Amino acid sequence: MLDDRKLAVLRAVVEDYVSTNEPVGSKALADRHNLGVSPATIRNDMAVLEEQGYITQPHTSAGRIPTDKGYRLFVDRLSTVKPLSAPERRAIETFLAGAYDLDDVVGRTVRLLAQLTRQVAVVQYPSLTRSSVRHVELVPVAAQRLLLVLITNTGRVEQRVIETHIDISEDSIAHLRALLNTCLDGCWLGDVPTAVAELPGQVPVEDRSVAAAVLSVLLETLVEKHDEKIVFAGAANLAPVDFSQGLRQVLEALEEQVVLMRLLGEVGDSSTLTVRIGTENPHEGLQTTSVVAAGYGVGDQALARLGVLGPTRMDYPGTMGAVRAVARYVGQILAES
Amino acid sequence: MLDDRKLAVLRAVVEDYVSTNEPVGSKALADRHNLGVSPATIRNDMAVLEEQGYITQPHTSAGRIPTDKGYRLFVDRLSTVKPLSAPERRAIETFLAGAYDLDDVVGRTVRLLAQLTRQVAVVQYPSLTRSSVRHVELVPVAAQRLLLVLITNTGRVEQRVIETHIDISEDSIAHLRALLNTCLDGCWLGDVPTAVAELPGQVPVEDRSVAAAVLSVLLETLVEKHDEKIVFAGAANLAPVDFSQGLRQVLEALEEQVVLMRLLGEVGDSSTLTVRIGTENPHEGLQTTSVVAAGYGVGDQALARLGVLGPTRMDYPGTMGAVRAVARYVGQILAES
DNA sequence: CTTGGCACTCATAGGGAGGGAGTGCCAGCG
DNA sequence: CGCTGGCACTCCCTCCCTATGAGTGCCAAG
Repeated sequence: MLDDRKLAVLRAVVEDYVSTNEPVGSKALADRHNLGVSPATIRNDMAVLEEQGYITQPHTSAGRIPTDKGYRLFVDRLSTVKPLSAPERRAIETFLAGAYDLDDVVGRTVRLLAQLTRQVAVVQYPSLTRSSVRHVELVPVAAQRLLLVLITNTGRVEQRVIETHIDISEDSIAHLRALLNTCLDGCWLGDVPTAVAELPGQVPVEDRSVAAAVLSVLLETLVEKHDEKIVFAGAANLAPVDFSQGLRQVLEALEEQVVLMRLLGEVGDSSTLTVRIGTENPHEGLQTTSVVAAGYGVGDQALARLGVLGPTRMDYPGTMGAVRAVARYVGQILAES
Repeated sequence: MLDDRKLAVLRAVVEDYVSTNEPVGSKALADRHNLGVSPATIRNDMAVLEEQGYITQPHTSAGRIPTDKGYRLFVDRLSTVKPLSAPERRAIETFLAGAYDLDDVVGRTVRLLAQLTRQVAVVQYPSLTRSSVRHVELVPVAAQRLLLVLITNTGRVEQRVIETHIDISEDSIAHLRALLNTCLDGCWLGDVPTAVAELPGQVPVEDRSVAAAVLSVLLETLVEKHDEKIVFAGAANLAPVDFSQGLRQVLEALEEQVVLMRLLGEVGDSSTLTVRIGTENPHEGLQTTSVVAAGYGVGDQALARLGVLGPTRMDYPGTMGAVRAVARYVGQILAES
């Protein structure tokens, strides 16, 4: 159905169009890629490719540009992920190594990825539910106020103020703190609700109201933070691109956490690279953009996802290489900290 | 030099140009504003205004548009801050009241401001150095690791991991924690360095290396976080505007923390509204934009700044009203929490 | 199956011509 | 002395037209 030469033609069309941003004609192809055949032959092949929906022409007398289906075939079968150069890898490593807390890691990552790919980078904070408890702390901050601090194995720290409504002794707090830690240490965050179910029974009667308040805030925190935080960078890279759908829609989408979530895909998704091209994209305003995403995490455990958003006309092999590399390095950094 | 009618003409030019985005001519002015004089008279006034540099014409046979100097005069003498409507005020209040931690307050504020003004909103996190210590906590998280948590009166929580390199007993930690809190409670963050200077002397000899590590991390945190975090929202509102300098430069500027800092101005600046118009702006890429900013804080104490960035052709009275109102409400929210 | 030739299509750029908005100037009037 | 109406002038903008040229599809020959 599509012989090798036709595939080669498609690859050439994609590559040329990506690099020039102009419809590519048969003559240009024959000149720049030594396909060993004449423009006329290429024209015939292109006619077939167009008939099958892999390429299209913007106007009757223009060259061809790939369709979403064409890009899809290119990504699946005609290209290989392009590894980063050694200097690039070193740059990533040193840049990320300087980070000193989770915010900083994420912030550096997203800026790095934007700069590497010259597109918009999107990074999701490591999921709370997929982390485990490293430590829980209870701190009295005022007469009837406690601060609950929750530290996860990914370095994430959540804190919330608790109104106890009654005075509470240092000893009670210490006891409660000890209970919480023995009960929750190393506990999967998703399992916290069941783990603490037994806890109130082990608390002296006079402290039970406080314990209840603490637990309710703790559970609340887990639920609230379930909608994961996502940040992006590199919006300026969108400016030179001409989106037929309008820049505005893309910028709007970027500021919607929910949209970004869906964009990156589920954390459970294949931890390797995911590419979503044009109309494959769930969001309406982003049907002329593509997303290259990957999961990252500590070891094999995917904690969250990160990726890049750009025009469908993007350098897929290069972008995929950058995303994959950055995802790996972030995983390493998180594992170390 | 400029009589009342000429000022009225300038005001009318600014208002019409802001609302229509088209150069405004003498006839249109005479029609829409009842100035009580004929177009010919207005033409004479406009000629004077142009000579003095308050307005200019893009082409010979076009209407006039205000210059930066014209906007400046408008803002300083010809307009009054437009208060928000009651529904708007209520909306702000309820929207901000739902916030449950500092991140959330800032996040909501910036989105709110962007939506109210239909422009780009910029909010600086409450300054660390201008806050005071509410509580310091030391938590053992592993064999030779402590977590330092610093809580400020503005609800900001900073945490850092400390490598002690030697084992340390619970008692020592408790002692150190108590020392830190008595020494620093309510202490102005800027004064922390001097306040802790005496501290090592009060620590048992065997704990001094740990104490030193803790203090160095504490001071480091204060220094590092001195470059305040700034967030923005509403970039999508830039899309429909045509910046002569190019959208790209504006977007780039928005992603540079340092630029945003300078944009908002020094926290010490007048806590009331600051307006910077066009070329008054320090940053090169933003010479066709204006910034309306204000300080906000708890009580009279300005903690940080927030503001709005838009084209010089913006609705100054409305924007100023929105910025002022939001700044006040955020101050209230922070004071309560 | 490939190739060169050829007619055809159509987007794009360049060049006037006409219309119109707005101005500056001037003479007259209160 | 300031305001007003009239009038000529200046350009910008739009529309239309044409020329150009890239690229295609088709066809007949190798």
